[in-house]
Amino acid sequence: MLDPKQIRANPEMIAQKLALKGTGTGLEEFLNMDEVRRRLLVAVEEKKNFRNRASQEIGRLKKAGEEPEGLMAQVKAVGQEIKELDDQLRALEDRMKELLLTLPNLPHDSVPIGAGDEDNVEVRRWGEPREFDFSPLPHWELGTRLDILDFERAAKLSGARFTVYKGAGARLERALVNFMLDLHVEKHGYREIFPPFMVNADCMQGTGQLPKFADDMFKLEGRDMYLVPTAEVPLTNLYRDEILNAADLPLYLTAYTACFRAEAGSHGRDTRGIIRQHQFNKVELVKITTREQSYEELEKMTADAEEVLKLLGLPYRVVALCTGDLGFSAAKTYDIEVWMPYYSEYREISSCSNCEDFQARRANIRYRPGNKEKVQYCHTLNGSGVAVGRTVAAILENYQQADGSVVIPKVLVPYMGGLEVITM
RNA sequence: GGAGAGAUGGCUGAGUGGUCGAAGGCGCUCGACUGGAAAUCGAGUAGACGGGUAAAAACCUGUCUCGAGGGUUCAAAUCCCUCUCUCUCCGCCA
Repeated sequence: MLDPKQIRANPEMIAQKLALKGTGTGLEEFLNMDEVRRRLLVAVEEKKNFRNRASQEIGRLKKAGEEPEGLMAQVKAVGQEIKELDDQLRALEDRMKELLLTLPNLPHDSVPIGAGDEDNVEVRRWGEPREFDFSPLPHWELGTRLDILDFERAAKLSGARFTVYKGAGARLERALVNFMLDLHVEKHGYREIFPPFMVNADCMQGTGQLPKFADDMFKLEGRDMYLVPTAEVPLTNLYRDEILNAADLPLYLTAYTACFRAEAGSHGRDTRGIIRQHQFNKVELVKITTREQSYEELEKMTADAEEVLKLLGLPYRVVALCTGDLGFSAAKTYDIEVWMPYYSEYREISSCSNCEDFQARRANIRYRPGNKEKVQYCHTLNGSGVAVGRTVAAILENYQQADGSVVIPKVLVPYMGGLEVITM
């Protein structure tokens, strides 16, 4: 959520930045309503002031044994007027809030300007894509042949965009989760959290999924509950409506969760394989920081995610998303894209964002910079560290051999119970 | 699912209709004491939204907030209704 005071103070600047993100604004409407709101507020507060004073006066008079009937009738009448004005105000404030909740975050000044993903800027590359002396197969082909991925039976159970992992495939998924969590906990200093996979609508609004992106999520029928689309939601909302101690910041949190996405708009893209699923696993990184440290922490978080791929020996590049490609809540985002030999291109495997105070404002997450100092909104960051299913796909494609077997990356072998190659 | 109890500031905990944004304690800040510290003593210490007001800060001032929403009343933390959550007991269950 943007700061209403900021919108009022420099609407042109905000409109400009929103335009960079490719969204229409509705700012004029907001400003008009804000104007009316302040007028109403002054009027109703005056009446309330009268009522408060008169009520006290009545109390005094009654104690003195008088019956101030005239004054009581007067206050009662004012009470009616107050009720009407309050109703008007509430309706107006509801509409303003609704509007505010649909405005995306502003891009940070360091974000490259552009319209879509073709304008993203490559920041760095790591690793050399392997030269194959045979035609590399797609991961779904490899997985099916090795009988570790089963798409047909998944369709029988759940329909399209689900996968059954079997044998070494299931083990590989679990190994990756453990490997990633161990790395972030033991080496990068994150605290491991195991959150609920279902959360309420307040959480979804707090991190920005609601109200705009309700169609992308699975909602439980007849309940105010959603399946988490990412662990970012429960992790960030852990501290909703709290005032944190500055000394405790930054908080580093990591969690494995399954992630559930309806993604109504994505039909036709990545229909084969495990790149785009209704259910997938992810190890997520979340940081809650002060306003001063958030950009430094974004760089560190991105490096933490990159290290997963380095240790797995998977070539990748880091891309700075341009203004037009930024997500709703993000002020700045780095995508990490892993090399996929069959596609012969880099594909997103992690996305690390600084949301600044956008989510903190929605979720009301604050901190006290020092005793005596006023509370401030925290900055929140989130990043995949990293998407597990896509990592499986990347390992299958990058580590495949001419006979269709797949070598297990060295760091994973202990997690695979000593298994070094997946063969038929 | 059934029965009961509860939800108050950063934390704890009093408050059953009026001068209560809220006693006491803890914590924290400042001051005194001290060579310094501890202990002790004194003072201070919620948030949001407006107005004065202008870029901000400081200051003054108003309104709202005692789980959420509604109601009664001149006046609600306090009385009534609905909901949410927590705890205890019973049932069921991995």
